[in-house]
Amino acid sequence: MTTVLVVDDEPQIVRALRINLAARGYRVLTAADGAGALRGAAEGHPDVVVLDLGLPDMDGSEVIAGLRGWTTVPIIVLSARTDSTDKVDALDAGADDYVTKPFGMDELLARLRAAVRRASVAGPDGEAVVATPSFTVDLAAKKVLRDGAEVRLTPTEWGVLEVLVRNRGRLVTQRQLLQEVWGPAYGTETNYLRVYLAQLRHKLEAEPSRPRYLITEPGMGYRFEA
Amino acid sequence: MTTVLVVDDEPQIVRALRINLAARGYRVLTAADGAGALRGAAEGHPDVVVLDLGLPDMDGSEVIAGLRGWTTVPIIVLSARTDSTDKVDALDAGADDYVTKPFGMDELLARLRAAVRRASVAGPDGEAVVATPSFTVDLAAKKVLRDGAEVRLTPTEWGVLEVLVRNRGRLVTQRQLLQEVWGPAYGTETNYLRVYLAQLRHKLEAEPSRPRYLITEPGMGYRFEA
DNA sequence: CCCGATCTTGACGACTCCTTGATCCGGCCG
DNA sequence: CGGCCGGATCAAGGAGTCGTCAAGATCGGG
Repeated sequence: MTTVLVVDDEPQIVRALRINLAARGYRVLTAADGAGALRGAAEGHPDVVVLDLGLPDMDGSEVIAGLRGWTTVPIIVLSARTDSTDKVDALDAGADDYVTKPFGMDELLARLRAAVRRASVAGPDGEAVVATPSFTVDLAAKKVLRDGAEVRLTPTEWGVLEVLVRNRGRLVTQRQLLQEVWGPAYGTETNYLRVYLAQLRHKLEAEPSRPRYLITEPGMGYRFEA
Repeated sequence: MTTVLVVDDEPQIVRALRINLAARGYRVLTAADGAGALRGAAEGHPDVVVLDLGLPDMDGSEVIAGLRGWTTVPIIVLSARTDSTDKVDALDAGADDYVTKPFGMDELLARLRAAVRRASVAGPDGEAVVATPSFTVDLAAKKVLRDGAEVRLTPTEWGVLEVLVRNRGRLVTQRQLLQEVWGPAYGTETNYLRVYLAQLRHKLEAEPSRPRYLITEPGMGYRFEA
């Protein structure tokens, strides 16, 4: 779930944002001043910060600087000041976007989505590593490690393993596996699966003939058990 | 040097941007329509795109979609439309920011700096220099050192190496490599990759026929191992 | 207009990978 | 007890991919 930290000293703005964000499935944290913003960011690990510049205790750029000292979380600045120099200062201080009040909720939400999307694409947020006591699978790097050493997989081997790992814990039918790896025209060539599951077990399992992770469900399909 | 692609069909806007950007040390490319924008992005490898939505030949969101199909370069939309739904559409289509005309040059430049900063910081590390026992790659300076001496790379060689180094440790598919270096129209010309990887290995690897850093993953792609 | 640098294209052997068939194993049911 | 079925294992042929070399094509600068 995406977490948003809303920082504003006007209760009605906080309230409106909280309602709109919560209704769209975001987790919402709030703070009413700069000190609370820094504390909330440190403790709540938000995915994006919506920051009003007119806070009672600190200057807006101070808050931005305080955040930027240790995090690259996207910051969307809200401000009543339409002056160009204010925008420039905030953006150069490290803000990601600047929206002037009064603002349209639709637009703010769209800018928020854009900021979150950007951060998730760029950052290592898609930390897609699945580990077992015997080996680890890194879905993003397309790498498999066993005893610290890299295991070489052929494209088809990787395709089979990837589908199973993405559906870890669940049963994957033979048909589904064939269609996702070999294409929609396949569905009955179960002998392919036997060959490739055997190869994967040889490369990954401690006892290939007694698999602990790449399990056969007779007559149904296969399952990756973590 | 940072490269900006400016897309607008109004010559005076293009001119104003070109002057202001060039004066601040940016390299400026221009295009007057959507087709030119896609071509310019593929050939010029800009670090950021400034895109007017009211182009004569294509809808704005089409241009955004055309870019987003193969690149994550930041896109700043310029538009005369102040309507909220336009902003939402553009941002959700994949734009990074939305500025309404008439705009302040200071503000646009600040937003541009913010977009570029984000993209470069959000990179795999933020570390612009990647070193191996055999050679050193400086992504910011676009230079490669080996035994203290600079290695001369052709533009295409550098393009390939840059993509691999930016994704160090991760596997880069041949399709991704082709599209990022040669443009979105390419994707199957794997012979190019064979030639350029061989050239890079000759220039950088101690034993070109036994690469330690520029690794081939048969059937899948290539990987830079640090 | 020529020249050098760079990019594209083609061809070849070496190697890897996919597919396929044969064989073996274990459980199930008649 | 014996046949049968789905799965596991093994080996080998052919298709496809990769590394390499070299020759054309293209481009930009002098």
